[in-house]
Amino acid sequence: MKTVESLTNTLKANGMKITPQRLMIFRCLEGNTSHPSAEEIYKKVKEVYPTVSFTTIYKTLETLRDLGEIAELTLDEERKHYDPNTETHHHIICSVCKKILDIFDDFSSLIKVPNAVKKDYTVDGFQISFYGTCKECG
Amino acid sequence: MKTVESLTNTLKANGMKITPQRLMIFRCLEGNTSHPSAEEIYKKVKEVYPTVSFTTIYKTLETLRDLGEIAELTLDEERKHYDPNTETHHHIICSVCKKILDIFDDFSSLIKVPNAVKKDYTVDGFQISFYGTCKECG
DNA sequence: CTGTGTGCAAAACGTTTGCATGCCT
DNA sequence: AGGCATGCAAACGTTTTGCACACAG
Repeated sequence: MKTVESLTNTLKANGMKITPQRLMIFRCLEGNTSHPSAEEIYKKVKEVYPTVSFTTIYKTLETLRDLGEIAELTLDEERKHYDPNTETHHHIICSVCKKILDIFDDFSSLIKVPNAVKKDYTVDGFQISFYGTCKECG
Repeated sequence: MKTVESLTNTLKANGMKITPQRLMIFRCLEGNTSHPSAEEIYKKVKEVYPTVSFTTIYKTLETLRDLGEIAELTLDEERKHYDPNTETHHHIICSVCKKILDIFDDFSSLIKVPNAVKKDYTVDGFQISFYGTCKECG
């Protein structure tokens, strides 16, 4: 799990600085399974640092993503979502409210990469997107 | 397979009109397995109808998507891609050049929807996104 | 002190919309 | 003739960038 401490250490180890804004972003991410968007993180940080800018949020998320500390999810075509859990796992997104739920079942032994694909691509992994509607929306 | 003819018939059956621009879009889509973006279709149509607008491309793609004639793919976070094959299938996208390859293997018997998911969502299906790098980029 | 981070404003990007005109049926 | 389609320009929401200033190390 990505903790405030581990994120801090990783940034320091890469010659980057720890600012109050960044610490607050780390706190928003720690143990967060709600797959927040940049705006959701912005709002949270803004509660404590009212002058924080989107620039800072986006730059920090980009930094964390480039360091492999968070995953950038493309399940919602409207906006990107961020996930501090970078272990392989799967998701289901509600087609109405866009709520994303984690699925930790391991399907790796069941899914064989077809040979036709191996011929043209080097496959690093796969991700299953289930789709449907959550009980609140359905 | 979605042919120019079947697309034409579907639109007519829904009280919609067949214009030269639309016919050209249909021709771009027929048998197309390259998962074109709106811009790629725009460029193709523009070769023949230089005054065509993005509005027309987007509106027509939206119409076809709403009629279930094409699928809108979200695999590339930069832009949407369109697929005239609306049968269930899977994809691999090259993380460098974004080239998308179809995978027609049927994994449906292997993938069971976890009960924890069934509790909160009505699941309509799933889609596997393989990721990696194509031989040209790797 | 040095250089990385911040925040404002503006730009960029893909996409959507309002509206007057065009043209398919 | 009627109504859907077109195309221009402008708006949109998200994300990125240029730049001057601030501050962590």
